[in-house]
Amino acid sequence: MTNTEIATLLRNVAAAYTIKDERKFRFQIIAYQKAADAIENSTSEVKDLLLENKLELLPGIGHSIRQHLEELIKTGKVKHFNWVMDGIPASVFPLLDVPSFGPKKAHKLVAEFKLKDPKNVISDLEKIAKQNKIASLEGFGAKSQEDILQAISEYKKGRAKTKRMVLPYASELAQKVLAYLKTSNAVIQAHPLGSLRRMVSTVGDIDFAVATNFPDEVIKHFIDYPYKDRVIEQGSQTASILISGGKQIDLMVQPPDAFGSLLQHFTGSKRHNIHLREFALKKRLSLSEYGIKKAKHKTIQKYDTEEKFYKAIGLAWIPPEMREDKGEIELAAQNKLPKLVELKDIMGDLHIHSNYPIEPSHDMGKNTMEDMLKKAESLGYNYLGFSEHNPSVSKHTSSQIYSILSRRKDKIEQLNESNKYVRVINLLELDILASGKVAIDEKSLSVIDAVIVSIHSNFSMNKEEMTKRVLEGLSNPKAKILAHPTGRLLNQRAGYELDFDKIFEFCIKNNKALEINAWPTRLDLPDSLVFEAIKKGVKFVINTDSHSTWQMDMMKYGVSVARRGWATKSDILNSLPYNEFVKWLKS
DNA sequence: GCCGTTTTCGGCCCGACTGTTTTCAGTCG
Repeated sequence: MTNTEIATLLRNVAAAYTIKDERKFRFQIIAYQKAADAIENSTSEVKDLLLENKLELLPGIGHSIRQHLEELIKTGKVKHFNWVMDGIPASVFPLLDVPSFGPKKAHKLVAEFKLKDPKNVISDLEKIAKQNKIASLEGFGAKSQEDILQAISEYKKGRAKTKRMVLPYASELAQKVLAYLKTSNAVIQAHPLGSLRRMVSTVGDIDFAVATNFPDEVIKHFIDYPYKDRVIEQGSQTASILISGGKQIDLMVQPPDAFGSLLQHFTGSKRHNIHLREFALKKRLSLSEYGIKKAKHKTIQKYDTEEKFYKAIGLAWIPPEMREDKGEIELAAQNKLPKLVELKDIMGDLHIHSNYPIEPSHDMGKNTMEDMLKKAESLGYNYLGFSEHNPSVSKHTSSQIYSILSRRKDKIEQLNESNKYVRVINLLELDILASGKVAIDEKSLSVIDAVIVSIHSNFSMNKEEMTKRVLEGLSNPKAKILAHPTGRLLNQRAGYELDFDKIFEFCIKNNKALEINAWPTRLDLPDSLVFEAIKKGVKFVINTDSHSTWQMDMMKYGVSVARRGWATKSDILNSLPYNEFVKWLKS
């Protein structure tokens, strides 16, 4: 069973508890949801964690749930879960994926109309709604029947599972909406928040906070957005619209003197906020988007900035990328937050594909080396590493490869003589073949300063084989960086499986670095693994993998991954000055 | 059911919005 499947199962147990007796099982419900979150966010498979006796290290997994999961892995079922779910038709659970359907509503409809087929329950319910049978039900009415049809129709179009947006796409969309929002005079300040502000690798909804003294006017302006499909809801503080493509935009407003608490609230994450509020409660403080209430006092203290809001709880301001409830609140309380790496710390980009005729087996760059260098200069870099793919092995003899790379070496030396500002480094992106061998021989490698190794073929090997393959490739003395370590492509394919404990250990021992590939559909190594690696002391290089000059601007997305992994400047090797970087490269 | 720099027992975030109600239940973030 995959982690996703286990998380779904735990959420279904929580739903079953909710149906049985929400009040009585209130805390079990929260516990199971929290456990589901933990497993979904885990970088290791439950099966492996059980074997290593580490499952209870996940936050929210204690003795009971660990035992249940052990039973699940061993026997494929859990007696206790069956007991909780006893009497609840299986057809309740698929309905939970439909927007606006929770456990109570799903169960009531399934029970009332005896919907027994989990596979067709959604279409069956749609038919019943169309036959006008729901409106007369107690607790329902004509409007809710209509809403159910709307929700099912949008679900079928894919709203619920619409692919999350990659960051630049979400960013661009947010900028369009932001520009529109600002056309209202009532808007004093407006910011995109939520997962976009935290720079999560993919974004679902887009959230906005607006500071205004005229909330009604701002809400009205927002729901009049010309590209909206429909208004989901609209109140005095918040509103939500759906725009074409099934994307949801949420808005919250506050007066300027309470804008700080709104920024904090709407940036999230949900888990960070819950933990923050629990932390504050111990100090007899109650937090909300309105501000802070002291125990026994009815008045709310307002905060116009986030810094003041966090300070009032006794905390240092926490960078949005860290707000994922991974221990940042405790560190902020001790004023021990790490100073995260910043874009301006980056001194060079080492994964650059020019159009130099290297005759590779994979894609070439579109611009000349000179163009790429000019771009590097404009970005203020001190060095740039060319790392085109190795010459195709099937189309060349090894002596042909040697002469191609020798000519390229001469070219790079010329560039270094003619270019004053940016030092050029002679690298290569080198395939690790299925056997673990690298694609070109030692003689050809002798004309290269160092190589970035990566996997571009035979993705379907199992975890053990793939780990062995990568470690063997990385063992080559010239290999210093492992590029896009998981091979994932967001919204397209999962990465191959690797034993990252082993990879991390190997890198530390042998002075190798992992890449954070900044290309927005890669963002690879993923932030959760960067977090684990940084804790252990693995070093990183942040690269754009650019095939055109404009792509070199994507560096900021790689930096955001590093920041989400709590990397400081000293964890990132390409923040080093040229001499020190090259010293590492050749070590 | 989980958890601990006030606790191994006694807590567990906080509020908005909608539809169906006549004070609230359900869902969402």
